[in-house]
Amino acid sequence: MLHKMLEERLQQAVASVLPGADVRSVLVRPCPDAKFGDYQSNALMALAKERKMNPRQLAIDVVAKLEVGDICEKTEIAGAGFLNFRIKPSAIAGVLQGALRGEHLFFQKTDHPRDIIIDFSSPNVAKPMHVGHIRSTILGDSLARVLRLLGHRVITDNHIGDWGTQFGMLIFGWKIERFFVNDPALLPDPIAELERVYKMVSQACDGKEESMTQLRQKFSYEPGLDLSSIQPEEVRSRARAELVKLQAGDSQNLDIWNRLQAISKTQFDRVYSRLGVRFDYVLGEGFYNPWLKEVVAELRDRGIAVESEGAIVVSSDGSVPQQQDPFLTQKEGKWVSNPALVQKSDGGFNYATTDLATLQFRWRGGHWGGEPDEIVYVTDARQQLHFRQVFAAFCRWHPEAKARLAHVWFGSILGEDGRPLKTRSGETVKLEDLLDEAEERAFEMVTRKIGEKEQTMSEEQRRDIARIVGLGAIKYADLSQNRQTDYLFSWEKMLSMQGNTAPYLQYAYTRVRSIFRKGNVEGGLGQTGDSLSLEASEEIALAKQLLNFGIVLEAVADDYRPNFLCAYLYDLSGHFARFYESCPVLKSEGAHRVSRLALCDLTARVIKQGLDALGIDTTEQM
RNA sequence: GCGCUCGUAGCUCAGUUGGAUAGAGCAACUGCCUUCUAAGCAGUGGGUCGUGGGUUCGAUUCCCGCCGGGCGCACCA
Repeated sequence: MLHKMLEERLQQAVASVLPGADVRSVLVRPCPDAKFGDYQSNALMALAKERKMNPRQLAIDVVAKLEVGDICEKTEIAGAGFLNFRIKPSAIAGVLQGALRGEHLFFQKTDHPRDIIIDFSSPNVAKPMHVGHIRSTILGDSLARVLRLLGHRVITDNHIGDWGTQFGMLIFGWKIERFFVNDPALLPDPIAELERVYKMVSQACDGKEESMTQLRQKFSYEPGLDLSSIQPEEVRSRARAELVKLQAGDSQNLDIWNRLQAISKTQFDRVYSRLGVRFDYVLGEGFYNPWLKEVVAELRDRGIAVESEGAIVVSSDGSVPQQQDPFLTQKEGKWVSNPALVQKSDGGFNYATTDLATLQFRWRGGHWGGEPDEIVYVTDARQQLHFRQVFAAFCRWHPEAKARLAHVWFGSILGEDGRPLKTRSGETVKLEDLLDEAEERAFEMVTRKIGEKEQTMSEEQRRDIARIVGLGAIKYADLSQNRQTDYLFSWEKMLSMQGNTAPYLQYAYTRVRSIFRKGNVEGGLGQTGDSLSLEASEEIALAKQLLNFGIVLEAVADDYRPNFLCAYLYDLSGHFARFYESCPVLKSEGAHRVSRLALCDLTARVIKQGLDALGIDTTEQM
């Protein structure tokens, strides 16, 4: 908040010293080390460099024009031309009082709200959600929350995998299993049953003997189909035939397809409800099916897509340097085409086609009637080339599109062995099992800690805390790391009370709340009108940290990196812990007590708001 | 082969337009509970930021070469 004012005034001062300079690059940032001051700007050095000026002289000239006496002490010029600002305690108290009056919580809503579509999670129908979906889901949800908090209009859209070749196999499997609506075989765990059937058919397609044997004992659902002697090749063609029928609108296959959707929706709803994730739209790949033919036709008409080896492909138009061209690759020293397929040689479409149709739908305002300012895709790193190709093809197709297209990618989740996370038996880890285990481990920990403190708490209460702590731990472990690095999954680390973890932050929150409970002083703080007295270094450091909440939220929004917010909240909690050690709250009196209660209140509010922006709950007691 | 990406303390990771003496947690060691939750705090030790060049007043950050890991590269999504 204060840094914005400093920044504006500094920009004015620079503009008057260097008319015509682009002052947007003149930024004010928190100091890396408190000994230099509270905020700094190193932009003058860059400006001086561009103009071959003496940076210190420029700094002296700018400071002479700078009027910030109401906010900070004398501006210092250090080193090669750093400007260091030290905020006056009175200015800090002023901002804190604004927050106590409910005018703000150390951030401002944006002056330029953007319409932003965020595409994330994207699980597959008829399959269990697994650990591979967690990063996209959690990251996307958090980004949506942060952007909304800053006043942007966000549409979340879950682009589920409800279409494609696997449905041919699923429908074939459904038929030979003679499933019907509310089939008992599907009741206890329908997703697991569908997964079994899918595996059986897909492995039979690959010629696996065991699966072939199983399959040969199933029901031949139509004349001319003799399962007892069926060969892998026929399984493949049968599955393909079922897919073609589905795509042609066959009513029985559509019926089965709808049934698969319904079964999956139950699972998705269950998982998202546990995670506290909400979507404005769930428009699966199938939704875009009616447009695919037209997409390819248009691309061909405009010469963007051409036939190659029986397929329809988009390849390079030579508009960018070869090295940067997503449609080129080098083989044996020569640049060769590396096209994106939009139609297979058998006439089927693939995911580039669907993504282009989806992009067009979103760009044309299918969700709310207007062109969005930004469309964000949250997927894993492996899809980088795909999205570069899709974005490039789209820009050629609709050059007039202004929406910013962003691929927010993230690394893999690895097990403790450094290999992609798997269960002991080598299976992918199911998301629901992961959440169960998090809650179970958190429950054991809560129970143990409560026991150590010789306190009592009902099981229901402990379960409730464990749910909040366990899910928070999983989410926070993911969000607190730079999304682009692969991340090593460790129960021990994420549930640890030490370090940058959810339980540490949640615990810090309960310590604040406990003061208010003990002191019975809830509410009414904002109305006292008393001036705040910030004297102890721990009080001042905590207050200054509160001031920077907004800077961090904006950084998260600009770079799509929730880990900045995690680092900030960890720092804040550390400042609070130090304050808590050395500044008794309830035992202090007068202005000290008022000020300290105010710091506690604001700290709690920022932690709660910050965790909420990460999709993490807090609890009053731990 | 080409492309993307990573390489920072023993381990797991941060590192905000290039900026000041590269940070945190774990692990090791030392203190602090008649005091608002010690699930905490304070402190000590630990680094050729893979490597070699270049640009710069200044490089973990930008550029180039090399070494090592991960991933991707035509009909799966």
